[in-house]
Amino acid sequence: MSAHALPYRPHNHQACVTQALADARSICQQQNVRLTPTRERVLELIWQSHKPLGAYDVLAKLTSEGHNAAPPTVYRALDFLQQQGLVHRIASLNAFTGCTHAGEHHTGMFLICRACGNVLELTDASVSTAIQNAANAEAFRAETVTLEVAGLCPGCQAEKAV
Amino acid sequence: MSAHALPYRPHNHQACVTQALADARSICQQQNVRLTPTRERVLELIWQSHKPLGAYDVLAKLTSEGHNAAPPTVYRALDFLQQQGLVHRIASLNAFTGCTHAGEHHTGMFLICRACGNVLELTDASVSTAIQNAANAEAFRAETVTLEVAGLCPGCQAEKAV
DNA sequence: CGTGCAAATGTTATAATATTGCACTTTTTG
DNA sequence: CAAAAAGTGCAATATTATAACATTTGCACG
Ligand SMILES: [Zn+2]
Ligand SMILES: [Zn+2]
Ligand SMILES: [Zn+2]
Ligand SMILES: [Zn+2]
Repeated sequence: MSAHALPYRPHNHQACVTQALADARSICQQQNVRLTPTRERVLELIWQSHKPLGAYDVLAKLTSEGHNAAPPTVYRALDFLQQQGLVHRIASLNAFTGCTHAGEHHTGMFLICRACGNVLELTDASVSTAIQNAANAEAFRAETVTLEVAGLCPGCQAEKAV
Repeated sequence: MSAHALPYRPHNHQACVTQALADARSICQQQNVRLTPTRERVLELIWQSHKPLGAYDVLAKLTSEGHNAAPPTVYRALDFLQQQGLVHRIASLNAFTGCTHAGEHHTGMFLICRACGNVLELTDASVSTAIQNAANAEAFRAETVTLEVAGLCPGCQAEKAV
């Protein structure tokens, strides 16, 4: 059901967006929450961007298409989308990105290219396990994990080599 | 040489601070960089707090003790301290905490209690390895890792149970 | 149907976090 | 000492996020 983005490969991105929106509608229906036009449009804008979008980037796009929006409009939509697991906030960028594992219970790990800005979301069991073990060893009850790795994606490594 | 804080146990914290400052002076001397009075005072303020301190918290303390400080004063000191590996920025809190492994080459993992606000910095080889492996599997060259785990520390779990 | 509640949105203002640019001072270096 | 580099003071501004309250919309219920 989920649209798993192919890492770093060119692809028909509009298909990703369409799939993500369809998934979102389905998830919201199941959860009996309302994916209102504003919320859906915000989700679409975030998905359309290949790079994480700041709240004010979203706001600017909404404004430019005639939507009478203010910061709370955007932040409320983003809060909703996060709660439904449809987008993630990247703390190290103050930006938001569409979840590529929506509907699956997961903790995301993000590979953020510092050159091109692209972000790849992963789920890796051995990482999750290691983190849980480390927390347990300190008797710490882990609830939410923020794991963001900055570096160079394959494409940008190649460019540097040239 | 480093002052490794005892996790979540009461301790003579002034000793931690003194040790951390001594370590910092030594590290800066080795690196041939200048731990100026402002920088040293900012580091001390951060260490004196048990919880991560926001830049404007630091600024307020400096101001209250007569230092003629503005935001750039603090951010510059913090940038310096981060570069020297003496403090870490906690992205999910927009706050700063003293590094308990200063001088050691390490990637920190932070256990952040959402109840009491305390932060414990860990280094865990199996976590680092798992993250590196996951990044390598995507041909991603990892450079900096942000790993912040929010949850409940042992003490606050106990309180909840009461 | 209405009527009434809860959820969602609009609107204004403001808070919190962070950076830019430029002048000035201190430290280092030759 | 003089020049260069590093650090600081200072004012303004940029960026990110929230508070507070009025208004509208969707929906359950009678
Ligand atoms: Zn996800
Ligand atoms: Zn890249
Ligand atoms: Zn550290
Ligand atoms: Zn606690």
